[in-house]
Amino acid sequence: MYEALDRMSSQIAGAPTGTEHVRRQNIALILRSLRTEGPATRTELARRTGLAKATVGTIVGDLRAGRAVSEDESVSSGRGRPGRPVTLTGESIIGLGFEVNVDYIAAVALDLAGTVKLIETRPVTAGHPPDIEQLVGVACEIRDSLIADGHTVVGATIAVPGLVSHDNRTVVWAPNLGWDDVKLASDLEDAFRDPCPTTIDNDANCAALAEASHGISTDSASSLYLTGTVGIGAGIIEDGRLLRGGSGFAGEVGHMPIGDPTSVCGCGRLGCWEASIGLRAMLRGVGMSEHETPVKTATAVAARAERDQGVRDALEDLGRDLGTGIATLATVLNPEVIVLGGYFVPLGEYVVPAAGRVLEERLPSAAMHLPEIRLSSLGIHAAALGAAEGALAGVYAGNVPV
Amino acid sequence: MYEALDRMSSQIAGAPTGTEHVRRQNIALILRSLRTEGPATRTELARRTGLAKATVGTIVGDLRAGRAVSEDESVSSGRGRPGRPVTLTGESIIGLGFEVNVDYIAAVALDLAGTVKLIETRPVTAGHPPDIEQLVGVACEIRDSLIADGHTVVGATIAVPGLVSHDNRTVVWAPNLGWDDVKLASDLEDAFRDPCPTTIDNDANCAALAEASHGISTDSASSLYLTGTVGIGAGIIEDGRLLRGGSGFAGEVGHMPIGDPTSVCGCGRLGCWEASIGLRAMLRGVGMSEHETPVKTATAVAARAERDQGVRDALEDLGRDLGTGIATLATVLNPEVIVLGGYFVPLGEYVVPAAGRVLEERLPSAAMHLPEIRLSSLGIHAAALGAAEGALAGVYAGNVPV
DNA sequence: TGACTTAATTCAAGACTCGTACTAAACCTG
DNA sequence: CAGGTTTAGTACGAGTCTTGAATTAAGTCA
Repeated sequence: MYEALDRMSSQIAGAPTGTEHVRRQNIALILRSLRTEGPATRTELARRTGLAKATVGTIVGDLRAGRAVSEDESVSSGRGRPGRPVTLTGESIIGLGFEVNVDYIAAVALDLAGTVKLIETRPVTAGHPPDIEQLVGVACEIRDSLIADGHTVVGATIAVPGLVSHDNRTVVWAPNLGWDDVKLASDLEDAFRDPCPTTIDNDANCAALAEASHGISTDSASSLYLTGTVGIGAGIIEDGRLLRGGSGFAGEVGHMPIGDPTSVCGCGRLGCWEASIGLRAMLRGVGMSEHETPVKTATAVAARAERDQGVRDALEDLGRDLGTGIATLATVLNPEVIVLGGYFVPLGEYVVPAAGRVLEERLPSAAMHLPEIRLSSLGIHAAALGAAEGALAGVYAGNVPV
Repeated sequence: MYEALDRMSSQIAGAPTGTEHVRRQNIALILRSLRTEGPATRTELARRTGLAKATVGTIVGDLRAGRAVSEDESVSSGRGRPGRPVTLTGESIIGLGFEVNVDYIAAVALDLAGTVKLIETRPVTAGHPPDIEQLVGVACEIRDSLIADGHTVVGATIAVPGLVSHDNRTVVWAPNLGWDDVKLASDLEDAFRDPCPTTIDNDANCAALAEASHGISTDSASSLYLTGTVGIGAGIIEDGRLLRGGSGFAGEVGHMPIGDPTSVCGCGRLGCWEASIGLRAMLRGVGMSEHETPVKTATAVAARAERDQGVRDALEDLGRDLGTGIATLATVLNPEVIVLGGYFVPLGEYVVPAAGRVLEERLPSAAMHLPEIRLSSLGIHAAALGAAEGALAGVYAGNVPV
C-alpha cells in the first residue's frame, strides 16, 4: 500500500539546502518506510532505507520524543538480542481534511499511521449551500477539539467542488456553492488561532488522492479518478503527484467535446462529455427521475436494471460513451488504473464491461498496457479523506518539520 | 528563459540523503541561477540563491576547477571593490542528443551555457531506415570526437519516433524504424568505452523539452507540444517535468477517438484524430500530393493557399478539427502554451486562427485561462536539441556530480 | 594620501551522516 | 546454571557541508 506516497519526496525548487534539510528528508524517509512497509526495528529500518544504524537511532529517538512513533514490545527472532519495533502512532500528529459540498460539510482527521481518528458529516441548512462562515466555524471547532485532546494538527486541506487556483489557496469558481474568487486558505489560517498551513483543492483531486493512498488504487503511481455526478470531474495522479496544469484547472474533463454532438450541456454548449454521461443524461436514457443524491439515484436505477432489459440496454449505451471518454483520456495520460466514483459505483456491473470493451478497441497500440477500470471503494468520505491525506503530505515529503 | 528548468530539482525518491547530496543540490542551484538569470558575481549569486557568500565562494571554486564556469573581467559598479562575474562555460561539460528518424540521424551537443557546440544531420541510406549498428556507430564517433576535444560528456539521450519504456531505456515499438523491444540504452552504454549514462525518449517528448528550454515556450512550466507528420504526437510538460504515464506511453494523442467518425486511420480504426488532421488527411482536403518531407509538403500547400481560396477553406476546416482536439487536451491538461510543430508550422497562418476560435468556444469556464497557441521555432533539430537538453537535465537537477 | 565602500576569503562553530567499537539482551549448549 | 553466540542498539570520533563574523582585497572619491 501507499506506493503513490513513495514518490512524493519532492522539495521546494530553488531553496538552498543545508544540513537541517538533510535531516528532514531522512526523517521523511523513515516515516514513509514505516507507513509503506509497516513497523520495524531500528536495524530493519536501516536496511530498508539505506541509512546507517546510528542515523536511524538518532532519528527514531527524535521521533519518539515528538510522539510521532512509539516503541512496541520486544520481538525475538530466534537468536540474538530481540529488536524493539517502532510503529507510527496516532498520539500526536494529525492531518485534517474537509469537504464542502452543496448539502453537507464532511471532516476527516488522519494520523500518521493512516488511521482515521475522526470522521463526520454535517448536513447544512437545506435549500442553500454552506457559506464561508459556516465552514470556518466547523473547521475551527473540530480543530480545537483535536488540539484539546493533545494532538498536533500539522495542516488542513479543504476539498471544494469547483476550480481552485494553482497555488491551492483560492477558490476561483465553485458554481454549486455560489463561491467566486474566495481566498479561503487565508480566511481559515486567520481564523485558526495558532498557525496551521491550509490549502484548498478540487474535490475530484482529493478523491483521487484518497483512492491512491487508502482506496482501490494504492498499488499504482499513475491513476485517473473519474467522478460522476451531475457533471463529470477527474483527478489525475501522475507518478504519485496530482497533475494540476498551468493555472490549476486540469481535470475538467466533463466538458471535453467528445459526447453526442447534438446533446446540450448545462454549460450551454453542444457535445460535452457530461451531456452524454452526466447523471441527468443517464436518467433520460433509462427514463427515471432523480432522488436526493446521485448515488441514491443510481442505486435505484441499478435496482430497476436488475429486472428491466431496457434499462440495462440504456446503461450499456452509457457505458460505451463512458468508454469513449476513458479511451481518450487513457490515450493522452496512459494511467495504470482508472477509478470510477460517484454515481458510477452502484451501476458498475452494467456500465464497466461496455466501457472496457470500447477502451480495448481504442487502445493505440498492442504494446500499450490496458488500464484497469475499477470502482471507487471509499464512498462519500473520499474527498475529505484525500484532503486529510494531502494535509499530511508535507510531513511525508520532508517539507514539514516534525 | 529556462523557467521550465527551474522546477527540475527533483531527486531520487527514497534515497538516503547525506551531505554530499546537499552539495550537489546547491551546485545545481547555482548552475540553474547562472543559466536562468545569466552571469553574476559571487555576491550576486549569494543574493539570488539565498546561500551564504562563503558557500557560494567554495562552490564557485569547485566549478572553476571543473571548468564548468569561468571568471570574466572585473566589473566595477561605481563604488567599492569591483566584482568578478562568473559565467557558465562550454569548455567542459556537454550533453549529447540524437534523433533517429526514418531518413536521417541528427546530433546536437549542448554545453552548460546552453550553447550548441555541434549540430549535424546525417542522411541514411535511402530506402530503409537506420539500424541500431548505424546509430551506435554515429553516436560513438561523435562522442569520441568531443572527448578528444577535451569535453566531458555527462550523458546522452536518443529521441526515437515510437513508444519508449517508462524507465527510458528500451524502445518498445517504433514501427517506422522497424524496431521492436530494443534495449537501446544498454546497447549504447556498452558501446561507449567509458561510462556515459544514456536514456531513450520519445521524439515528441524531446521536442517539447526543446521548445520549453530553448524555443518558443521557455516562459511556461506547463506546455503541450503537438507535432504533425503522417501521425500526430504530443509531448506534455507539466510543472517543468515531462508527463510519461504509467508505462511511459502518455501523449499518443493521434489516436484519440475525436476525429471524423467515418475516416479510416492508418491503425485501421475509425475516428482517430490523426485520420482527420494527419498529413495525408490534410493533403486529401486540399487535393495535393506528398513531397519528400511533411514540412516541404506543407510549404508547398502554403504557397498554393496564398492564391487559392479552396485550399484556404480546406485548411480552415483542418484548423477546426485541430482546434477540437486541442480543446480536448486543454480541458484535461490545462497548459499555458500549446506549441505546434511539424507540418503545422508552414501552415500556421491558415490553421491557427480557426483552431483558436474553436478552443475559445470550447473553454470549460470563463475563469480558465485560454492557452496560447504558438508555432514551433526550432525546426528539424528540435528533437535532438531536446534530447541533449535532457542529457544535461541531471546536472541541473543535482543528480549528476560535476 | 586616506576614508569609504563593496567583493571575496578565511576561520571557527554547528548540524548532519557514517563506520567502528562497544554495550545490551536475548537464546543455546553442555 | 554458567558461558558462548548472536543480534540490536548506542557512543564516539571523523569527515563533509553550511554559515556568520572577521579579515583581507581592490576599487572610488575627496
